[in-house]
Amino acid sequence: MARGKVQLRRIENPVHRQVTFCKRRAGLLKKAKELSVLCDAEIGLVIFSAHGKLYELATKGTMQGLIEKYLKFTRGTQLEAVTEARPLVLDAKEETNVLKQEIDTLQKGITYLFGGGLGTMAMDELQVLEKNLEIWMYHVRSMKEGTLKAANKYLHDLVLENTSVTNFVPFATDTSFPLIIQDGIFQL
Amino acid sequence: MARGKVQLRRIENPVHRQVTFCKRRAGLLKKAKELSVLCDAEIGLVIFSAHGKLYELATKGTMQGLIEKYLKFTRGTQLEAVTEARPLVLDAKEETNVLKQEIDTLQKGITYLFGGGLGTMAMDELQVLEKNLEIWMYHVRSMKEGTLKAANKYLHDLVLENTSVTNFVPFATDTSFPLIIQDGIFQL
DNA sequence: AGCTATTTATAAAT
DNA sequence: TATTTATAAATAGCT
Repeated sequence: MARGKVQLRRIENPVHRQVTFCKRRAGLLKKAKELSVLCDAEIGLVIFSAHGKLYELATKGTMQGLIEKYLKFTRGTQLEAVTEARPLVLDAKEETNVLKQEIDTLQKGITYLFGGGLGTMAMDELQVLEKNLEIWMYHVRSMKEGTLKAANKYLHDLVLENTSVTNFVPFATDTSFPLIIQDGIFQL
Repeated sequence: MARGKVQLRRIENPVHRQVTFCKRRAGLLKKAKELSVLCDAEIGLVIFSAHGKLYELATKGTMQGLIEKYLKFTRGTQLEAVTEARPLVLDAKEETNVLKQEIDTLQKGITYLFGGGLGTMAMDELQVLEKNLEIWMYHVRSMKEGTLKAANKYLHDLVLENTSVTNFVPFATDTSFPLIIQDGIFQL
């Protein structure tokens, strides 16, 4: 970048290496912050120096939170050796992570729907939305009327049979209630 | 860095923001790799786009491995009053606990609707749920009629006030908008 | 730690 | 979306 083209290989001179590490580390952290701010991205950056010293950056929330999000996001996609090796998270924790993700999606949906900045929804989208709301309301009213007690008991038993974490993912199942707005919907 | 000085704030134009995100993301990943090679550092970089898409880099080993290393490194270094018997994974921060509490209400409603009255949803909770649905439907219909642009702005502001995850409690308040739509619906 | 000369990165335009 | 270009930034080698 200056007074000499960089060679993409380990800098042998320890002094040079240390100096470059300091400078470029600062630059990298700065770039990460900028990207996060400019483009509204959530970024986590972890740097272990050759001697094991830790430098880190989490642009939103905490690194712990970001790690949780990452693990949740990648679970099932990657080899789950690590995940399985440990006692995993508690059910409640797992549920929380799932819900966190869902809430995230929900918020995007809301922002999309009511954020004037993103333009207007197409009429067909509104139609679908309205229909879903009607379905929801129907079921809620049904519950209020206590007309689904029998069905509920049946389902209740089903649920008890499938209470393990891996199975308890109502959002991922193909059920009859409108619960999730897919990411794609909010793509610009 | 060209033809215009950069302003350190979110790029409002969605197109510009997307383009910048792609370019800078590539640049950031490149810089991270270079730093790792030049200075023999171990680097982990996680980027979640505004739409939740994940981009990642782990310069040595896997991200999982790096996460483990990070958690080991930071354990005990941070104020973790709760050194519970949860190996490695995610301490329960207060923020998470608060979130969980609030989301539990949501989960309760969803679980009830899906699984059939595992817990019990009190009548007053159903009332709140129904009222929220009515609010949603009202606004959706308003949007269809195109008569409430002003209302949308008002709602937008409301949403902004509830943008933080911890504050968003659709089923626990009257001012939020409980909307989650299931996958398949949009595929009909 | 500062200081340039250069190399890179990249915003805007195409 | 990819390429080009004019500029802003980053930074390698010095001090």
